Amino acid sequence: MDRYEPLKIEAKWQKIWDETGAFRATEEPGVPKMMLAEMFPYPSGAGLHVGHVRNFTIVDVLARFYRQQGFNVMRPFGYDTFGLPAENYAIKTGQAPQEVTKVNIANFRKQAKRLGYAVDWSREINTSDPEYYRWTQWCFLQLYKKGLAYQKESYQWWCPVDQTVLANEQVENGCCWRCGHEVEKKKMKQWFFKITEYADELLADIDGLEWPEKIKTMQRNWIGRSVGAEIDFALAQGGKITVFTTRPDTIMGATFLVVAPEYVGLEFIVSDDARDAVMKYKADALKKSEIERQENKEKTGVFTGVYAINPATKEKIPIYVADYVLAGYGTGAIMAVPAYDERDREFAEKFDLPVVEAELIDRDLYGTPKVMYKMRDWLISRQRYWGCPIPIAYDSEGDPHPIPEDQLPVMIPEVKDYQPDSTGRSALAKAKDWLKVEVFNEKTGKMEMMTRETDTLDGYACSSWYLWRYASPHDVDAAWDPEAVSYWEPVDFYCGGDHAVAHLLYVRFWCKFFADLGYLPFREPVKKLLYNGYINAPDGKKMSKSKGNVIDPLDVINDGYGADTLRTYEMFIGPYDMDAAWDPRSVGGVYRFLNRCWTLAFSSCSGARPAVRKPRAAGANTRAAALRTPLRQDENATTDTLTSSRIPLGEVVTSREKNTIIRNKTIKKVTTDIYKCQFNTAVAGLMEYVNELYKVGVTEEDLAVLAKLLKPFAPHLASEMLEKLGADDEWPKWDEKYLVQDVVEVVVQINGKLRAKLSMSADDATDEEKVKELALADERVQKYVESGVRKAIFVPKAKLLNLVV
RNA sequence: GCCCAGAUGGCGGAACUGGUAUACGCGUUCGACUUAAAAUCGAAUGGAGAAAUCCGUGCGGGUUCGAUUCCCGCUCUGGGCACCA
Repeated sequence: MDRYEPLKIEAKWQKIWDETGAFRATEEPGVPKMMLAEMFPYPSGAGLHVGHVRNFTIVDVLARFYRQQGFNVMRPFGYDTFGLPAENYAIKTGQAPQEVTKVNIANFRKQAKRLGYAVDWSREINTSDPEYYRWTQWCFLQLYKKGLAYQKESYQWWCPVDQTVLANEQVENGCCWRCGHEVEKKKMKQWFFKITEYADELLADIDGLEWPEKIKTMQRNWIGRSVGAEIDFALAQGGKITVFTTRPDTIMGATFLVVAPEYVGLEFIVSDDARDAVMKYKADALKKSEIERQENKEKTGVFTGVYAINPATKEKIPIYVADYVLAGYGTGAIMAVPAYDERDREFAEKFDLPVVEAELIDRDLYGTPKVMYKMRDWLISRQRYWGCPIPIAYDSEGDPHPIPEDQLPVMIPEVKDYQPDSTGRSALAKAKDWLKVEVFNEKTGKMEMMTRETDTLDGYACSSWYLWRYASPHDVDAAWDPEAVSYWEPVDFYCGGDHAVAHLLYVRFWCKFFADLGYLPFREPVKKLLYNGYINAPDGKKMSKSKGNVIDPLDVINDGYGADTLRTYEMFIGPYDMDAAWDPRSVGGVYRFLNRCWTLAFSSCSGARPAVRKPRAAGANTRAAALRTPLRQDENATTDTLTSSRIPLGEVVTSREKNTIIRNKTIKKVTTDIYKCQFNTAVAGLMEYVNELYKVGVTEEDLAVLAKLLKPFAPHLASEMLEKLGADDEWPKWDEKYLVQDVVEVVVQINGKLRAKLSMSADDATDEEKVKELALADERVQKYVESGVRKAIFVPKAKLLNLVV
C-alpha cells in the first residue's frame, strides 16, 4: 500500500457514493428515522466558504453517526436561490438571474460532493425552480383564503438604493440589511402575512423547544408580549383617545397624554392655534430617518392645544404629540405617568409638566384588559424581479383576486432590463404581455381581463416551507406528501448560524398554520436546533473578500490536505456553537492525526512508508495564499517512517488487555461526545486512542473500531480502512465491564492540597478505613500529619481522601 | 441603558453532579533516523525556585474539608434588544 494520499482515495469513494446513490433515503415504516438538515445555502458565485463547511459537516457527522447506528437517515440538500445578490449581478452583467443561478448551483453541488457529504442528492430542491415556487404560491393562496395574507397601506421601510420595501427584520440599525444604506419611511400599499394571529402560540411553544436559550430569548423578545389595558380618555372638546398601558394601576399619576406623530386622526384633534406647530412637527418626524430618531433620544414634542379628562382623577390634562411614542405599537397613544415612567419623567421635566406621586389602584378599575405584542405582521411584498411572483391579479377597480390554483405557477416573465425604478414597481411591470390575465371575478360573476401583481414575495416565504418539501421533493400534485412528511418530520436536527429570529420564526408560523389546515401532523417544525458559530480569519476578524483574508475550503483540499482533514479540522476547532479563528498550523495537526491512522492501518502490516512533509507557508503570491499553508507531498521522500518494531502488532497478552480497555474507553467517549454534540472532544478522544495504540500496539479489532468511530468525521479514509479490513461500518458498542479497573489510584489531599497518589486494589479503594490506613502509612503523607489528623473526608466516587490537620 | 453568553499555559481549547486544573491539538526544546533537510518516531513543556516548596482558571470578597465549578460585588470581551408605555 502507498502512503496516505487523500485526494486519491477521496475521489474513489466519492465516485462510489455517487454511482450507487449510497445515501438515498426511502420511508421504511417501523425503522426509526432521523432527519437532519442545515439551513439551506444561498449559492453565491464565490462558492462554498469555510462557514458552510462547518455548518454542513456538523449535520454530516450526525447523519453518518445515526446511519451507522441503524437509523433510517435522511440528509437532503437544497438551494435558497431567490434574492438580491443574483438580481444585482444580473443588473450589472445583463445575464438572466436564472442562468447565473444555474451555474452557481452546479458549482455548489460539485464542491459539496468534494466534501464527501452523505446527501441524498435525489432530493435536491431549488426555490427559484418553477416546480418549487408553484407551491410557494399555493402556500400564499392558502394564507390568502384564510385572511392571513392581506393588503394594507402604511408607512414602510424603503431602501432607496435597492428600491424596495423591507420587513422590520431586514432593517438593521436603521439601514438596509443588504446594501447598508439608510432606509426611509414611505407610505405604500403592501402585502402582509398575519403572523400576529399566532403570536400567543409562537411565544408559548418556545418553552418546549430543544433550542439554544439564546435563540429562544431572542424570539421571546421579538414577540414582546405585554399584558396591560386599554383606557379611554374623554376629550374636553368631545370624542376620546384610547391609550394602551401596562400599568393601569398608576392612572392616578397620569398628568398628560402623548400621541405619536403618525397618530391616525391627529389633525381632527388639534386646536386651531396649535395646528401649524403640530403639523410641522409631524412633517419633521416623518422626514427623520430611523437613525436620527435613535441617535437623538432627547425628548421633543409639541402641545396639541387640547385637553383630555383623566377618568380616575377627573382632572383636565394636556395632550402632546411626541416622537417617543410609536404609532405602530398599542394605540399610538399613551397616558404619561412621570412619577413611574422614566421616559415620561424626562418629557415632563423638559416641558415643565406636573409629576404626581399618586397611590396605586386596582388594575381593572378604568380599563379593559389587553395583551399587546411588539411583533408586527410580516411585510412580504418586494418590488424586485428575482423573487416568487405573488399569485394575485387586480380588477379594474383595483381589488385583488387570487390566481386559481390550477393556473400555478405564475411564471416569472422574461425581461430585458432587471433594474427596478422609483415608481415602486418591480421589473415585472415591464413584461407588458405577461401583465394581462383573464381571471374570474366573483363580484361580477364573469371572466375579466385583469392586471397581475408585480410585487414578488420576500425570500423568507420560500424558505418557510422547504423542510416539508424535502419529504417529497418531486411531488407534482402537492406541496408535500402528508404521509411522507409525517414519517420524516419534524426535523430532528436543524443546523445553522444565522436567522435566529426571522426565518426560524416564520417556519414556526407556517407550521402552525398548515397544522391548523390539516396538512401537517405537528405544530413545531424543528426538534433540535444547533446554532453553529462563525469561523473567522486567523487574526480573529471576520473573513471578507475586501480584507483578502478569506480561506477557500477547496484550496485547503486541493493543497493536498483533502476533505477528511478539512472536515475533521473544522469539528476539532472548538465547540461547534462558538466562534473560532482559522489556524493553518492546526490544520496540519489534524492531517498528521489522519496520517497516523493511515499508518496504523496500512503501514504496520505491509511495511508502507508514508512520507509527508510538514506543511509550510506558501509563496506569498496573494494575501489569501499566505493565510493558508499548502501541503506538499514529496515524491522523493523515501525515508523510513516507522520501523516495524516501533508499532508492534498487539500479540502480547498484557498488551491485548490494555487494548480492550482503551478501545472500550474510546468507544464510550466518542459515542457520548457525539450525542452531546461535543465534536471537538470526540476528535480529541480519537487522537488519544491513536496515540495509545502507537504505544501498546494495534489489533485488527482496534483498527476496525477506529475506522468506525472515525467515519463520521473522515468518511473517505475510514471507508478505505474498513474496506481493507473487510469490516462493516456498524457503530461499535462498549462494555462497561472493561472500564472497571482492578488497580486504582487514590488521591490523598492534606488540607485540600494534593500530596500523594496511592495505588491500591479497587476493593481497598472503596473501604474508608483501609484507605486511611494506607494513606497514613505513606511517608509523603506522614510528613504533614505529625500534629495529628483533625478530620478526614473520604470520597469513594472521586477516589479521594482529604485529611485536615 | 437593559438582557444573554464568556474570560483557563506562548496559542486554540479540556475538566462528570463541588473532588488530582491545563485532556487533545498547535508552537517550542531535545533526542532517534538522515550526508543533509523535510517527513516520521520518541521525550519534555503553566510560572518561580538548586531543592523542599510556593504561586497559579479576569479582579475583590464569601460559603466549604475542598471552588475553574456555588453565592455577592466589580472589570473586560462578544452577542442580542434598544424610547414597545
